[in-house]
Amino acid sequence: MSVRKPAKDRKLEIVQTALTLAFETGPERVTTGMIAKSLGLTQPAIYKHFPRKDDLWLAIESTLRAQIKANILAASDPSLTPIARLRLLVMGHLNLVYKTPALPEIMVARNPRGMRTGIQISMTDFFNALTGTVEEAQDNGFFRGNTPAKDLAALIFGVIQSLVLRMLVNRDPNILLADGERLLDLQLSAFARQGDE
Amino acid sequence: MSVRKPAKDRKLEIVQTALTLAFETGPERVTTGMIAKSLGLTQPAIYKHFPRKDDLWLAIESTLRAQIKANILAASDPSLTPIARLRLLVMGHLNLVYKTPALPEIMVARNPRGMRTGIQISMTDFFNALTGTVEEAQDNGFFRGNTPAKDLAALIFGVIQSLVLRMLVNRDPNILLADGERLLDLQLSAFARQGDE
DNA sequence: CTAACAAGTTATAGACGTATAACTAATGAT
DNA sequence: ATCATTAGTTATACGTCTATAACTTGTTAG
Repeated sequence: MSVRKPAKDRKLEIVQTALTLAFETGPERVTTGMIAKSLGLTQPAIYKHFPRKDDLWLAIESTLRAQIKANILAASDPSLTPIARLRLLVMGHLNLVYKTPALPEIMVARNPRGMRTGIQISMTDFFNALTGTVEEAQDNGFFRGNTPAKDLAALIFGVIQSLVLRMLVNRDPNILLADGERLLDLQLSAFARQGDE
Repeated sequence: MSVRKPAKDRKLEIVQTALTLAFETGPERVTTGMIAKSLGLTQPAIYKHFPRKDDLWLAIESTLRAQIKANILAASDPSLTPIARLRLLVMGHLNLVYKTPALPEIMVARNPRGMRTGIQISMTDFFNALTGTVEEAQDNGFFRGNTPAKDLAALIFGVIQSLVLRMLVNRDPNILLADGERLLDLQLSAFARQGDE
């Protein structure tokens, strides 16, 4: 028998391992056997902590949703300028994906019965926060033109998605942070009032 | 027994059905049984046309790669302005995703052994074509500033990815065409030399 | 110290998916 | 008209994954 650990710790380990494997092989391919093996346990051991595999995915989901929510909250500090909050929102999310590169794939994954996952709801929340913050920035006269806030938000969101796809293709989360800030600044300055570069 | 068809037609049907199912339930979840059922056939019938399931995915892959390539080619017509070609490239790709909404998920999917699919290579080609066309547009003085072409291409690519994610979340390919042109114009005008709005 | 509980084990049932073998009937070439 | 080929069938083997049952041993409360 391997090292015995308290359920609380082990549950966290299982979630973490599942996330790591999800990035490596794709969320759908992660089996209870793989997780167990990574942890030096036998496959049924997982079921001591999550009675059904779906429960594990629910735990993962709520972990990720909490992090997305925390990022939105951190970027809603009213003492900051709208632009500073926009930056926090985007960079915070990129950091989240950097730490949990399986997130994008889990987001678009279907649960065992092919249904939409709750993470998609959190992403809608994120997008709404982005749109709201863009609106405030517009009210503060930061952006030129009178582009709909939703469209501007969509383009800023595109900065994230562009990087995420590149990350998924070359399997390297580092580009998220390396290029993220530069591209975000570029996108923001393109719409900034005074901004010529 | 159901209607008997020539292999050539049936193969196309199988590929098409697999693509439809891939969008509905996710590429990984598509089974030979599901495809057969959709076509009113029995499961082993699929194997008369594709000796292994992997062969079916290879066929799908080469179909999609051909379409991506065709779009790149269509947008390389030297008689057009760089900006017109940029538009063709982006809108052509959005049209492709509109017609085959399973494409984005297939693109980031792993094949049975967890390897990178050839579609990702085609997407790199697409990105390179985008970057090259942006460079030409810069040489023609269309864009202001001296932003690296790759960064500009990344932001334009973001327009696509932003829409694709929204499509994946609300399962509605219509937004690709409905919002695509507007967002692309917005993005291009934000970097256009004279452009204020 | 001991009993109850918790975290692990081995063994295995059952569902599902890929793939093959052996058979059957429609189609097309001679 | 005949016959080989081809597109389909039924039946089934095999592998993999989820899940459960029954047993074992480490941990902790009293």
